[in-house]
Amino acid sequence: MSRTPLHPTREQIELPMVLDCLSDPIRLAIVYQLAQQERVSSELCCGDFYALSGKSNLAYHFAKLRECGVMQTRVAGTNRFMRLRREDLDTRFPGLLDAVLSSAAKDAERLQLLSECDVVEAD
Amino acid sequence: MSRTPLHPTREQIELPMVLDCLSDPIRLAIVYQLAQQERVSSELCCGDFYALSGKSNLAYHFAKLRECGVMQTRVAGTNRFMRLRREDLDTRFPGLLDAVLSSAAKDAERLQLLSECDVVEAD
DNA sequence: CCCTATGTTCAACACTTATTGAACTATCGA
DNA sequence: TCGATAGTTCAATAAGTGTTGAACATAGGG
Repeated sequence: MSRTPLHPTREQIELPMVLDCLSDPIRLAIVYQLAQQERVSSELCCGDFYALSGKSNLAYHFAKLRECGVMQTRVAGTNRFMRLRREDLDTRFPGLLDAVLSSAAKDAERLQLLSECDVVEAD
Repeated sequence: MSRTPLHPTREQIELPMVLDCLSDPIRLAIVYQLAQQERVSSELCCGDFYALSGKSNLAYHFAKLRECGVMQTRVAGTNRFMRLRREDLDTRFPGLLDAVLSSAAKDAERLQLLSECDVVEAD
């Protein structure tokens, strides 16, 4: 447990690793859900993803997403709050994340992404 | 050998499979090289990629790129001419290919992509 | 017709990956 | 302090991946 997990610096983020991260259906769903949460500027914690898989499997995917620089984890008490590293990704790979997210949105059903109905809409 | 290999239809192209394809450094280099060739509207054949890996390994990656709908192979005599399925990809996943290609171009050295010096520039 | 060039297919291998459940750690609240 | 909650870590497993070399298929040129 303990201290804040390791994250790569912006410059250390590699394109193939990011693409590989996003190519897994569960991780793509996690990223998609984080992206929707971005709009209401709050973070999500592990438990918000139980619909996708079991705890330990999620921890495995979270670790991968962190190591590849796709998301960031902030430890707060017994929770881990996660958010996309959008600014870093957009700087490093302009347009990539948005293209992936909008492509995923188009295929939301086929990809079995949780739709926006469980996300609180802002205004 | 024989008849034209199978390719998925446009609608059968899946986002995770495409991302997975592009996440392998050799396949990314192949796609990058095909994209540069696009500009001079000619095709490339297997032998043009020997710098990346051996024959049989390339055939493996070509098969994957074909199965995932990223590129198309046209049989002509003893050669196989290949090109990106840009129109299909752009329709299915708008902006994705370009974002990947320009991100790759930014990191060309790090990714060990062959630079444009071996590609004929069209003015 | 034979020889060569082009590219695929196959079997084998070492390696990585995703998934599971059980054990563990740490924090919070009663 | 005790118990519940949140999440990680570990070991085991099953399946997939990339790489290699050898064998194969096909077409073209002498």
